Amino acid sequence: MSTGSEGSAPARLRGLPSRLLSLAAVRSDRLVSEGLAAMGARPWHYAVLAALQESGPASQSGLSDRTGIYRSDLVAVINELAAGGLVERQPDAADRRRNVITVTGAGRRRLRELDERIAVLEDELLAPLAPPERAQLTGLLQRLLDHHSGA
Amino acid sequence: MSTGSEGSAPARLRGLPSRLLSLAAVRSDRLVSEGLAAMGARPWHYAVLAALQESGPASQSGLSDRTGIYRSDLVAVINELAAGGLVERQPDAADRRRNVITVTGAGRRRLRELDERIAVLEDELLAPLAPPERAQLTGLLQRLLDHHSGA
DNA sequence: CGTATATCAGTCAGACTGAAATAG
DNA sequence: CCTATTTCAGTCGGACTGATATAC
Repeated sequence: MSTGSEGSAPARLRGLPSRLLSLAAVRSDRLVSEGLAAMGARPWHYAVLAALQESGPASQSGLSDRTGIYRSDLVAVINELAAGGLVERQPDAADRRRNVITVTGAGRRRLRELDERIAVLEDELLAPLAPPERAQLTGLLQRLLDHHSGA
Repeated sequence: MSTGSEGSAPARLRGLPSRLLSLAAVRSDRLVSEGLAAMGARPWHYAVLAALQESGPASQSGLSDRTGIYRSDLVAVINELAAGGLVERQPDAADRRRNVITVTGAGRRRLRELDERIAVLEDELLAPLAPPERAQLTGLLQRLLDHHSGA
């Protein structure tokens, strides 16, 4: 773990939005990843548990759609969660190509813990910004995303 | 190239600043990388040429400091730029452990082209935002970075 | 001597591709 | 026969580590 603040970047790079975005995301990703790793979890775990909690049991391809995790990578994520007893993987009786993933009681408890941890981490991330500024930032980012994701 | 907009993420994830930041950065990085790749360049090329142009000839470790490129990865970047005749690598007479990297005339010309291309790409990135909003965004990102990089 | 520089080899996590096996 | 789902194997670029040769 080093990743040190460059010792004074070229002027051309200093204010570049794409660069600021990239650097901020690296910091942010690391903060969250490490914060969750300290509890033995990964960001994808949170995403999957949240999706299951909110929309109920789902196939892996359904989870892939809702979380953004690649179908192929989801296999390992579900394996990890299942190994911890947080979800269960059962063949779907109605369509035997599918697995139905369900969250367990332990998974729901875990999700609540992760909720709390995430809240703390997000607060730490946004620490230097006042509440209205935080809303501004997320609003602006959301608009960027909407623009670059839409049709 | 696929990376598709998730089809409705869980509510818990939807507004998460860390997630918005991460997703926006992915879009942004891709936009810039692909925009430069279309000219046969990579983001690191721009960073190195800019550093050389603005601060003059430098050792590789100096460049590493100013650009944030790892010492070990910089070797390949310089190789690429040298192969294109954009920079020259010469042993430093004063300290023979060092290489002095200098930008060539072609390198300066290339930098100007990249400057223009970058400007277009940044504009494309920020397209949905009005000028004052763009300033707001970069200001907020800068403050996040300052907070998480500083002491 | 200890330290800095450039280079190389290699790890590691993440995004992504392609092809299989199975089943609709 | 064509398509969808899961899984596996593997690629690819980026960040990062560790060791080495060389020179201060």
